[in-house]
Amino acid sequence: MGLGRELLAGPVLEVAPLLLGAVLVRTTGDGTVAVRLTEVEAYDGPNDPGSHAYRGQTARNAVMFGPAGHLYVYFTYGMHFCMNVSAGPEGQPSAVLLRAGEVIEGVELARTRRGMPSRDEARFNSAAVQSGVLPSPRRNGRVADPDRDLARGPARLCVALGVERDADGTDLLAPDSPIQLLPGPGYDGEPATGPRVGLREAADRPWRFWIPGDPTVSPYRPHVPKRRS
DNA sequence: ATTGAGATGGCCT
DNA sequence: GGCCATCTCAATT
Repeated sequence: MGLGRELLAGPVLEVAPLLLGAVLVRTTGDGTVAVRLTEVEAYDGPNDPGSHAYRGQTARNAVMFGPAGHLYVYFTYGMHFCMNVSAGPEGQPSAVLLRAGEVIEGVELARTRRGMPSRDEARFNSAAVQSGVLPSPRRNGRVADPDRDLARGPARLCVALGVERDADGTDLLAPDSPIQLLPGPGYDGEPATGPRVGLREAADRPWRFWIPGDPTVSPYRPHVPKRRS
């Protein structure tokens, strides 16, 4: 069972939906944070103009060319990290971008990393809301879940898990690895699919997969060309 | 809820 | 030099 190397070495369009409901566990000196994955995207190397590996191997994308089940971390927009799980057989570059998830362990540490107020402070705020000192945050008429955004979006996911450049290449299947990919609860239903977020190239391919209705799934955003003044 | 601007580093042509 | 697999905040419907 589970997410073995051989399974991950399959076609990336088959691997990507298998990661929905899987769990990524990251342990550092500060503690452990675990995330249940709810949204991913497939990137199919040489067949995919949207893939970092489309134009061949470079120092940055080298992990995608290696064996499956390793973490490909890249830096983008001058300030964000994003992470992928390498897929497909060695020598055939493909990867699954991890876009969002639900923090199921280590919420307090994740909140700290994301610059959110501590739980104690949040509790104080809740008291203030109940006493009428602060307005109640609402979304569609329901009280907002303050932890929903902790790992909602690829850069937030990296922050919540403490994943930066030095995690690039980590083997997610090694028993002693500081970042583990575990089967978790999985997802039995039919995943929702749609175009990938923010891509200029190959914007029509429906290679984004998510758990329908899950509140931690990030909103879709089409590519917007930059304009100069 | 949706939109737009700004911040910012590094990769690739 | 151009282009990002983004996020947050503010202004507006």
